[in-house]
Amino acid sequence: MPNGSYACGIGPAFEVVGGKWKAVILWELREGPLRFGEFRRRIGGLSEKVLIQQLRELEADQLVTRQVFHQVPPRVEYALTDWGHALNVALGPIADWGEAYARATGRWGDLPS
Amino acid sequence: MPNGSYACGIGPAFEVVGGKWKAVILWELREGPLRFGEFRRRIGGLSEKVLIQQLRELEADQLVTRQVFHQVPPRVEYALTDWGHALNVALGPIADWGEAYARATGRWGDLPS
DNA sequence: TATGATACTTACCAACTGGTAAGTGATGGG
DNA sequence: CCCATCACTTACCAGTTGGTAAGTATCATA
Repeated sequence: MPNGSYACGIGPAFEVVGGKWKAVILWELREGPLRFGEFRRRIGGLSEKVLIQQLRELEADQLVTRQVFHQVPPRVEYALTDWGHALNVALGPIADWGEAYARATGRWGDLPS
Repeated sequence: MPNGSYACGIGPAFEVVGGKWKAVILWELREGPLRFGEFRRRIGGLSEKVLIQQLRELEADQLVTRQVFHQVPPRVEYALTDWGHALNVALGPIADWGEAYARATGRWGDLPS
């Protein structure tokens, strides 16, 4: 999604969390920091390459932070910034809508109750 | 964005309004129906081809309706369905966040005050 | 007869996105 | 000495998305 100017906040917002996975990744962080491997286990169908790409972009957009613990095996934690947290709050209604819509249309398999 | 199953409502929601323009298009409908040409005038940088594609997909996903008035020159109005309206309500906080974020980062030119 | 308005429609193409599969480096444990 | 763990990293590729530019159909109006 190329940069441009927008008439409302929808454009910028979707520029930073648009795409297939970014909002899902962000959403997983709502209860605390996660490690790289934890994302992998929680989000099915998301490859390592794409995950790290999206995490790097979220970091560049200041929605998440990346903290390295110099251990072996390595430990890296990703957490929400204030912007990321605020965006997650704003994503709440979207998640609710999406869940209701998915159930009503039955188009995406069963969601966990 | 391929179909799959999701662990939360974020996935389905972004599957129907993800992409560069759909949320913007939907958002423009919040104050009432619009004609094809009105979208074009309101949303800069959006080509006719892409606009009609997105409108058709939004229609298929039951977020907007398309009403044809058989006149010459033709008149076609697009309006929100109930699902579309509910999604727009849920997009409100995202628009607010996006506006604040865009202003704070100054990355997308000036938004109208 | 020519023009303009409206809402598309088509052909073509470049860029971006997402995906698979395999490899890297450090080190502790068997 | 070999393997496992963890967090990447790289090469390669296919499919999707978005974009440009031109064309279509109808009929009122000049």
